[in-house]
Amino acid sequence: MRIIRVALDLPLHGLFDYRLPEGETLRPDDLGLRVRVPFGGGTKIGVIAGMPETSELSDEQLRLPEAILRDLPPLPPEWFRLCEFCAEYYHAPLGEVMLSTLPVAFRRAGPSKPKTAARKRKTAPRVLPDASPSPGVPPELTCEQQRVLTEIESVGPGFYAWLLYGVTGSGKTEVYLRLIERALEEKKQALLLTPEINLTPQLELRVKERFPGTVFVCLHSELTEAARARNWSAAMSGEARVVLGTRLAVFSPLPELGLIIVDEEHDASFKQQDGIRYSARDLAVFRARERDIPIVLGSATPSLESWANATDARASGRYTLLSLRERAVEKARLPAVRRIDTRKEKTRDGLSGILLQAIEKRLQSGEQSLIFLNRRGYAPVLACVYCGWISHCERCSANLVLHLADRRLRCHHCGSEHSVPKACPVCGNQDVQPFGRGTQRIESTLAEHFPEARILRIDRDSARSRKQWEAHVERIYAGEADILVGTQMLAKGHDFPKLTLVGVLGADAALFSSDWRAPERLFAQLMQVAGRAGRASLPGEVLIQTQFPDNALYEAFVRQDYPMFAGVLLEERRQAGFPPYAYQAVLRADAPAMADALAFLSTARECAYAAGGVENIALYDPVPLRLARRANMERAQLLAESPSRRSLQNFLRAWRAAIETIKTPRRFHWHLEVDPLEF
DNA sequence: AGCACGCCGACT
DNA sequence: GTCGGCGTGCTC
Repeated sequence: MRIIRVALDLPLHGLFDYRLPEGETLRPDDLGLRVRVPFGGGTKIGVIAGMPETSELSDEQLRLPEAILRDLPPLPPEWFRLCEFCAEYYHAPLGEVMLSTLPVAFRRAGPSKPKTAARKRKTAPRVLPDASPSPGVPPELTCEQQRVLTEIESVGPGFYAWLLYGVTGSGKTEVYLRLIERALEEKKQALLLTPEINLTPQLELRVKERFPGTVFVCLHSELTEAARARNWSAAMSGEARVVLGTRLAVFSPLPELGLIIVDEEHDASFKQQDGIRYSARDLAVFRARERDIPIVLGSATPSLESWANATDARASGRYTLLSLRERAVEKARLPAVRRIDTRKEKTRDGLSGILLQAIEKRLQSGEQSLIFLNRRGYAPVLACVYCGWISHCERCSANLVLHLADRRLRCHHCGSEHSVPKACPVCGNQDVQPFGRGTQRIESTLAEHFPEARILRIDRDSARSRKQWEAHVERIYAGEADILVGTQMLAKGHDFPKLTLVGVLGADAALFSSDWRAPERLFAQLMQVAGRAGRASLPGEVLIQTQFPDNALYEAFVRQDYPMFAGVLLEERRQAGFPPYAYQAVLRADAPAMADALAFLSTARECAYAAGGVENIALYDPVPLRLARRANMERAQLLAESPSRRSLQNFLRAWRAAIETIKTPRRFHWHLEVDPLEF
């Protein structure tokens, strides 16, 4: 063992060989240790990914590592396989995958600090104090929950993928907890993935209460680096028995992993949108298969990919469907959903009389209302009535959004800001007016209508930090707000017992979006907000303002019938040859000039045909992105599609190699994204 | 990605 | 006369 092959954090697809000094050897199980190596002019941290007998380079060409780091035990083979799969499937360099999934404390090139390791012992994952004086008593299971658990337990040990379809409030979490309990009894570790950090505190609390004395840790990007390194180490050592985390947690090494749960599996935030564009949900399924353990994907509105895997005969039962169709927590029924036809019911300032009356009724009875509008700011655009000037971002192909709260025009894509002009900057006319409505505007309209009501607006502007968000949530719980106005931030996770009315505004936009996944997302969002209404003993009501009440999406929503909706969409997708009946990848390019981006994509398209292997592959024309210009970079993309995942993968491998030979101008970037969610 | 080397334009 | 632009090529 004289040569080590090292994975380094570089955008290069090779590994780098180093030579051990005379007399020094490593054992085979030192594979996975980290090393500090000289590289180019500086030094880098890498992972020993191999110990080949020989190198293609001569001894003189091989440099010596500066140090073999042993502050962390070797990364386990299972973690290697996951990283390798990720690198292969998403066509990312292995070293980049490996290093980017380590907590930064372990990828820094500085001298290793044994002190940190020592301190780590002391402050090591706290056994969280019991939140309640009595250890959590598990609630009684409903028949449905019992049936689901029995079914899961009826299959032997080993890989099994379940899709747990459960309407909001049907008690999916309780099923998770029972499964975790079972895993813990079997001395296994459990991994629970959740889409948003905002949701983890709730889940965290429930796990904490349920398993007092069990070491469990969280892993998400809001942790301090020290905490993340600590928790990650605890997972790796097997000390932590339950790991709860966002997508990055799928990479945590877990030697005794026995169960993976992906909550809200449809959620787009499982897909990383920058850097290595992986889907944590899909990697989790791979990992479960590799480890030969069960995985449960849970959702009230599963992704169509998962739904097809569980229900489409062609998928031949890749997943097994489990359903929870009744609300468990209370005897409460599903909320009544009504459509308000705004072609007949005229709205004033965006609010119909029916909705206002419904709010009034809640004010009278001391209940809460939630107005859901997925658009923050006061108005999406400011325009001159006289000359037609509109507030447009000069760095992006997008409009500047009017924020009246702090009197700013703000671009939601690049963050640039301007003060609000008193007159039109082009023609000087005083008549510049806001067009459209955002949460701020609805908030002030409601304040005019209900001067006595306590209105709370919750969006990314009013809940910038975790602290602010929690303060808002607290106020709602304490009944210190009568009307909530919010974006999708409010749609997820929290149950407010006094909330009995949900009003939905501006949903129609998603019906005619150029993004063909928009309806699917809208439906999930609607189901989620609807779930906020009437969870306790009070019946809930959902009012949705629309100009297209007959649209099939609303039809299905009124019935709260996800299976029907999914069935319709899947059939459409099948006929159109769209995912999940086709596999896609996009090549994206960004450059200061659109012409360069498009020219690059055209060249890439040509060299795909030259490279061969394009049978079974459809290559579309290069096109500018919908948001073509962002932060002064022009963006375009080329879609590659195939009915076969394998064909697509084979093609991408050859294609990527060919693309890498294309020379690009400066300030030019490109990347491949496999299974893209957005276009 | 960084960082070297290398060859042509306006400046103390 | 040099500082500095960014094109090209390499990194075990």
